[in-house]
Amino acid sequence: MQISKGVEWACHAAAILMSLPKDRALRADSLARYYDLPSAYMAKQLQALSKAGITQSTRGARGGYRLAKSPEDINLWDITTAIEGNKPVFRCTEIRQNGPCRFDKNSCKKACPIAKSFALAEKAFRDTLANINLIDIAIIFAQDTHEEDILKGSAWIQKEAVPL
Amino acid sequence: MQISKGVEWACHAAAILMSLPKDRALRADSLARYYDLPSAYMAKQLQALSKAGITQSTRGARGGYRLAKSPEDINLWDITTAIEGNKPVFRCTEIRQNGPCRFDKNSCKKACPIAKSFALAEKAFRDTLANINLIDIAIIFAQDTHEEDILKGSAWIQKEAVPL
DNA sequence: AATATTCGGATATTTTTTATCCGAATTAAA
DNA sequence: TTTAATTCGGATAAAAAATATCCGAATATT
Repeated sequence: MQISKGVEWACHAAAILMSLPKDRALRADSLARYYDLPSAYMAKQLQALSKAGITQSTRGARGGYRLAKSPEDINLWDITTAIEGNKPVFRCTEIRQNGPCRFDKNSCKKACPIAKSFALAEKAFRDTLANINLIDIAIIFAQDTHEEDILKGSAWIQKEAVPL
Repeated sequence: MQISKGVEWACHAAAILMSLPKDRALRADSLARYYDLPSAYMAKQLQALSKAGITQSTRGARGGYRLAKSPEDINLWDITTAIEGNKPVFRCTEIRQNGPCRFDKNSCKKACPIAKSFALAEKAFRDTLANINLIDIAIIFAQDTHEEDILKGSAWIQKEAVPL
């Protein structure tokens, strides 16, 4: 039961894009180099973000990525599902309907209590992530990070940023 | 991000063991046949439950499994970790420490805000499951299931049960 | 001694995750 | 109009994890 690395990368990429001026974009390659990540695979995650409407991409020369909406409207659950899809974590295979004591169809109208319980847990997980947006991340980040590190980061982003 | 099938099977197996009289056990093979599941793989899950102290096994002729503690002291998180271990779902690979803007060690003393957020979500997930025990499952099951199906199930279990 | 059963490790198969590559589409600039 | 730069989408490959089976050792009963 592991979340794919792509989700971690996508969250960081979205966080990086926050400190990008409104009229600029960052190439997929720049975003990969920022944390020294495999560029081809990072590119795939960014494409998924665009498909989900989280980033907005410009193709061609001087193309790149930027956030498609304001950071407070992008939460961590959005990013997670953009990368992972949103299949349920617990897959109920309805084994109740097999074996010598299998239920008749009428008894299976209600969801299995075990599946129900996991669905509840998943909702708690989902709601927690849905309540944390990029601004929240930025605030914690600003509190926890030395100012020199913050400045170094945004300077690098400025340098790499592509004017539209 | 999927929970393995073994967790589903283990939860059902534990639920089945609830309706077993105190002085009886059920063989791994019986538990597998109850829902028509691959017997060798089900056996693995049961071994994991024993290792975690959820079931108690007796080896040898007339051996089998039964619950090691009372059902209200066995919750769904116990069963989940017995099968899956409890590695965190979100693996923070500390990519902050790589690339041209990598943090110096001092800035990394605090956990990454993204990792923190996922840890919070995982806690919500965990706490939900930890609050649901086998008795809760039995109650919902009893409410949702036709009495004839319940009786059919416990009769089969009686028949298969091994006297200690 | 014979039989029945769990335990633990080894191994095989399938699925998912991780990663790369390339051609097509698109855009800006020369 | 051509060239260069870039994202997009699909194909493919490699690595890791989940799923599944098997077998010998340990253990208990008859």
